[in-house]
Amino acid sequence: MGLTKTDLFTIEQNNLAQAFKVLGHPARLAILQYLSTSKSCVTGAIVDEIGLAQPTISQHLRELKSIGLIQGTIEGTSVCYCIHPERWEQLQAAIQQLFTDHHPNRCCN
Amino acid sequence: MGLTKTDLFTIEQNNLAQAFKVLGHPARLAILQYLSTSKSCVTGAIVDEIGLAQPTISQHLRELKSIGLIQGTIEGTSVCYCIHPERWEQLQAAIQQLFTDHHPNRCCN
DNA sequence: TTTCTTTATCGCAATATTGCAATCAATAAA
DNA sequence: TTTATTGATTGCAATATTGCGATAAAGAAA
Repeated sequence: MGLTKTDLFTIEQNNLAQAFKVLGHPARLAILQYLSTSKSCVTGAIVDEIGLAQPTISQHLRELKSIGLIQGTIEGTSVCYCIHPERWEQLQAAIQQLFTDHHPNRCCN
Repeated sequence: MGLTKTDLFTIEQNNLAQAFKVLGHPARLAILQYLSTSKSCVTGAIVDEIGLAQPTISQHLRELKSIGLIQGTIEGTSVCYCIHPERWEQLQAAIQQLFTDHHPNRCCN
């Protein structure tokens, strides 16, 4: 039905899945990588860098904001976006835990 | 149009985004966590554990297989699924690199 | 053989996502 | 004031995802 049955899962699973979902688009990865390395982070520069239309970039920025991964500060008519350092590290830790929790079993070998 | 413009991005960005996308559903996270900790990994056990219908679980397993994160071995009429250790570690490394590549700038502060 | 068990696939309905043109809101410049 | 400039929002079309009932495929059991 296109509708995820979130009630079957834990808050942690739903939250982490939501973060992964936001990361699961190349444009949003490209935006994050651009913000990671670039000096300038005004929206216009991101639009020029990525090559999608301005409303599309604006929507992707909103989704990155929705999980707290970036923040925007208004500067006159333009908006400066940056990675939110605490959330960035917190998400990194949560993902790392998912991967390190794996203890291989011999069931398939 | 519901269609991602993959040609605007690098192979690496598209591949990593695809992996994130697959991880971006709580049922698939739950399956991975179950496979990480459980001794048994036959499909039926996963269906019982998660609480979604069997065709739905089968589809989620197929998506996890599509990025190589799990493998299935046929055992009579049942199928045993396990995490693919090399791919697991390779994806972990790729994600870790994304996060550690971040060098905070002062643009928004 | 028939029947049961297990899993995959098909086909559908409901919902979500992607992308953009048009427009709006707000500040800056003239 | 008027006019640019910048970015967010709206509304839409095209496509993708989610979930499941029905069914198919294949081996096991009787």
